[in-house]
Amino acid sequence: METLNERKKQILHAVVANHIQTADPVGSRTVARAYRMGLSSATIRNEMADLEEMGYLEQPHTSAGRIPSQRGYRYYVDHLMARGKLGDEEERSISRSLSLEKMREIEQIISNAVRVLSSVTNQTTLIMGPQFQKSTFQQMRILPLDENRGLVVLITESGFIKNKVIELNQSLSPAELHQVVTYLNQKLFGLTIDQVTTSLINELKRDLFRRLEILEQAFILLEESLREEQQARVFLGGTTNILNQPEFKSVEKIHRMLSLFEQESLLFEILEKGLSEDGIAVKIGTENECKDIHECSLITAAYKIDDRVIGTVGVLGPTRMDYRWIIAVLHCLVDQLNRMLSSDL
Amino acid sequence: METLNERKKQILHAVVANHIQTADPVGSRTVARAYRMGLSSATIRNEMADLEEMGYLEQPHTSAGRIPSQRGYRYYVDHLMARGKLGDEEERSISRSLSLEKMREIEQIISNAVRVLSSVTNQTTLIMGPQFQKSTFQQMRILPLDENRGLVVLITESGFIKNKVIELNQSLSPAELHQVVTYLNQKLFGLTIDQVTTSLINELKRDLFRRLEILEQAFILLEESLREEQQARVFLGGTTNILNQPEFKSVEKIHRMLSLFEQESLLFEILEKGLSEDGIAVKIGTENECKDIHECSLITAAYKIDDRVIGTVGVLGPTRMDYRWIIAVLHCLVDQLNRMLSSDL
DNA sequence: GATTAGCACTCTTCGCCTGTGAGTGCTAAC
DNA sequence: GTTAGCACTCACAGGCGAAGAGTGCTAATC
Repeated sequence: METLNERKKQILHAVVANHIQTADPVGSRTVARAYRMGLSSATIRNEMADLEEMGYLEQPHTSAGRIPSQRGYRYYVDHLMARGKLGDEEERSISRSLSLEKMREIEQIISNAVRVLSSVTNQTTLIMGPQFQKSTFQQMRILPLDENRGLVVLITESGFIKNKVIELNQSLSPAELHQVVTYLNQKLFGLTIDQVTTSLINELKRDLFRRLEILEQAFILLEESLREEQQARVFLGGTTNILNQPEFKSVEKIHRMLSLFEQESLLFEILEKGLSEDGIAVKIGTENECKDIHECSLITAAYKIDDRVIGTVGVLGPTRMDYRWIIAVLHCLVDQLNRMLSSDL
Repeated sequence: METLNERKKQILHAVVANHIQTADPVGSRTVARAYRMGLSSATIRNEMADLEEMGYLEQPHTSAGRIPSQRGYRYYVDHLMARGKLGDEEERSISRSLSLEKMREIEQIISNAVRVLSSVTNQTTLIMGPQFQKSTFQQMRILPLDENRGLVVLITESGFIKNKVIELNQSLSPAELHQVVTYLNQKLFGLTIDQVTTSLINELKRDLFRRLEILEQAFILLEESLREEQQARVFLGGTTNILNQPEFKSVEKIHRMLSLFEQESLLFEILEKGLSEDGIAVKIGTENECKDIHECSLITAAYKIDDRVIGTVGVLGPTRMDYRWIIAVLHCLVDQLNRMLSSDL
């Protein structure tokens, strides 16, 4: 990628900024006027022709202005964009909407966050719910409900609670049950759920068989509790916001997007990419692997509980989106989220 | 409402049936052809003019065919429509998709049902999740987690389980805690959650204060557990299906509908109406109280656990919808649902 | 050599018009 | 009571032209 001279940078910046605001192709005249840099439109025109040749801009049709290409946006995000700053009111509004929910369950915090984020950004937002798998086992309990049913409760350090009603083998006495549970708690404590693999379970099983020989059921339940919810829920907000974007005015496009939104597993895959990277990631257009969002950009940020990344929050919009602003909002939100989740328990 | 003679009934029926299929206004010629009853189009034309005057049909514009009015649909549903019957394959496909999920949690059954229903009917479907409030209290447990936190578990007869982490007053000894819980279980057993009102709680509180005087916390948690989730979740499926309906081809209409879908509380209100009536209810156009769906019809059916109505399932579509068919599908689905929910636990 | 003014050219968008086809309402005949 | 026939209405699609925005190119200017 050849480097751009200062003037080209300025012009590219101007085109991107203007197009983000207006959604229209921006002409040389507009650039010359609005960002007066002592040049005539003709000069700008020449520069813009250069930029187009280099692949940073493109023309919808011959006699229209230019719009940034995907590459143009990428350059903007990487080199041109200043770091955005949130207004005080906005920051306060975010933290207010979240902290109202202070004492609630983790799921409620998340689903609230997704709502706040979508209403602030006016985009579609998605949050990958906390990854049960990533958090560490704390304890497991079995509550007998009646003669042949019991409630398994699985608790992780970060406060997740999973429960499940299971059939209890009636040949299992309460004392035996208690013994098994105690043993399991000892063995599993401190492992992440990911680490509780089937092979580990089998190992434990062998181990226990030597002492108690009627535990098949108890293990089945453990395996089941773990297998279940392999994949976290995805929370989705502001789906209708894309309808406000002029780039989605056609019914088929809307249809394609909304169909995507109905497929939780796809959304999960999309967000999962952001799990690995700490900090904020920007995927523009075809940089996204999922081809349904090749006309969109996705900005994701990871959030944590106690320095352990457990989920991602993302904003999805047209490639023409206000990267600067949205990144700032995401920063703010994730900060708050991290604080809340860590302090809350 | 004056009664229609046989011929008018036939014609109205023909118009409704044809329009449901094609979505186009249907002309006299079409009726004469397709439903040959030995009459010419001119005669049909006269009859249709009559029907229009009586308010059963209407004309989009002067030189178009007729479409059924809301009143026309109502008459069709009440008097003309034969009872639909599902094909074997369809019935089997529904029961297959549901029974795969046999052993899962109740929420999963429901969310699966909503998916099946929307894919079979090609409409938007919504299910009011099981009403926690309507089911009867079975037992309550408190699991101490560590020094100052505990897990409250609330179990109802129909198998709902709610849990919540609470702060435990450290001045409460395990023995005392156990005593309180036992007492509460005794008192609350067999009541529906609805019946556990604040006043009842206060009464119990007074009662207990005489014996143990440090229970404030324990009660707060009980109240909280109950207050929470005042309103059941609404499960939504096939939201994109309305995009296939020609009556929703304009972006604003889509927008309005989708915005509605994002407001769970509104959906809840809409569905709640169907809770009272056993069996299947059809609301056409403005018969719906919610004005956002004045252009739609809603067919709802109640589902039960052990003969107690606990939720509603609904199909929402344009007023031009295949009432006959959808009612048949709903019948089938609700039957299955009832069976599953009752046998499952 | 870089910049600018000027101008012809291109392409979209919008409104207008017109022809076409479907379907009606009415009248008169059966 | 029913039907045939005909004039009339209206939505819809395609074609046309004017307006407007913006470009590319060339020649003049700094």
